[in-house]
Amino acid sequence: MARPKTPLLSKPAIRQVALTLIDRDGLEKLSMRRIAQELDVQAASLYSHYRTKEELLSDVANEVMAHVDVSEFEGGDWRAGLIAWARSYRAALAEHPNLLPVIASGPGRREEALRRADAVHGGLVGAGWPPRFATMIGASTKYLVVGAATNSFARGFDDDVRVYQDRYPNLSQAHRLAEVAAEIDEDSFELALTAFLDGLTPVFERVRAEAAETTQG
Amino acid sequence: MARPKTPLLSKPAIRQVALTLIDRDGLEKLSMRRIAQELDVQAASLYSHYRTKEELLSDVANEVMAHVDVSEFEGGDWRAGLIAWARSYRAALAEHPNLLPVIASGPGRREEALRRADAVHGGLVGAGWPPRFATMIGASTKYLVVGAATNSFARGFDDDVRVYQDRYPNLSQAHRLAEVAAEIDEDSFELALTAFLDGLTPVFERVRAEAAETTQG
DNA sequence: CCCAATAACCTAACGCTGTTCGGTTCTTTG
DNA sequence: CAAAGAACCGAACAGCGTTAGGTTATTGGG
Repeated sequence: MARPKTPLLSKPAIRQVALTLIDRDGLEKLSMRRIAQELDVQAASLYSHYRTKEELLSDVANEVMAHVDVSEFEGGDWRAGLIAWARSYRAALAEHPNLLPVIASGPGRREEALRRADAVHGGLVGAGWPPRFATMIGASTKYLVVGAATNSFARGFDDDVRVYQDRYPNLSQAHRLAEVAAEIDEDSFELALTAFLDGLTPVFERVRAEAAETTQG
Repeated sequence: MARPKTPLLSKPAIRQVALTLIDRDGLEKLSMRRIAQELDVQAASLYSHYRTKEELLSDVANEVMAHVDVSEFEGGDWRAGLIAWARSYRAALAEHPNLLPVIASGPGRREEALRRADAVHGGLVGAGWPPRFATMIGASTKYLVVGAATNSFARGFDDDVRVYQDRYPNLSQAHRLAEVAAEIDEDSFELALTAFLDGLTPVFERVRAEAAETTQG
């Protein structure tokens, strides 16, 4: 076969198959040849649409990250903004856990990632945080989300059985382990996020007071 | 050559070369053939000592993690224990940033990882936290450390230039960017850790009060 | 309207990877 | 002193990402 009458491939189609295979079989099993096979095509043909595998994965990651919500900052409530951002961020990672290494290893399409970072930063500054605190708080929140996702989704559940023993000392049915683990991960994340934000509140008042003092003095 | 009079290889020697190459050239460039070459040996010979590359990497990761300090919990001060643990954990990751994906993707040798997890958990319980809170706090702290390491070390510095602009608006020398980024990462991590622990303090008091009430009522 | 350029597929191959096989020689054990 | 096993070797396997060069269908310009 040479050039077909109607194209067999397209960037979105390739992305979709790639993501499906990643979700189903894991990132390690993904290869250009397997993607091609799924599309009834030869591996080399994919390179008419994506220059490298890395570029493809980066695009896939970016597509997943598009669901992250930074709109809540618009209300001026930095706490609500951070919570909505962190939860939607975590949810996006949870939906495609096998993709996590790709997402964690750098922003895919620079533009949109930076646009989101700007929204977070701008929201925090708009709510009254000094710019350098906005930077640190944005980074810190990301730490929590990515760290939580890494520990929760990136490895098998049956690893840390003993860690769950204290909470469910009589847990014997192995088939319930996954949901228990998920519940603990969820609770841990929420505890961490809440404690972090609670710890931030007095800092906010202090820096605001300092800023006011500097302005009038 | 067949079997040499004195062995050319040993597990520690292989580990050491592997770690050196990872530090120098990155995880992606590491191959069994390259390790072998560095040891003046054929790749197949490595398999007399390590059954798979994965097993080798797991061992290397475990060796690095051995420097993490959980001894500070012994004093009964959960805050001091967590801080020492988190900082030494982060320092271990910072010393071998290229190894991070290996460490993040699951405990290497199960035994020692679990021993450390137990020390943290036991320290928290010993200081007065209910077991299920100990589990969540241990997990949360790990989130922070791993998340911070992932964002800080796992990618190039020149990525997020714009994020640093607010802090150093006149920063023009590109060669200073690395140290500036490192400083911001450090500060963000410390802010996150402090805020998290501060937010935890009232929780501790509340939980303790509830426990006392339950005991006497 | 046709011709050139380009796009989208193909087959074949390159150099790399982790790993296995079977062979050889040295050391250790009984 | 023989048998067992350990530690190396060379060669090979299947699979990987990617490239080169070929073929055909579509498209844009004179």
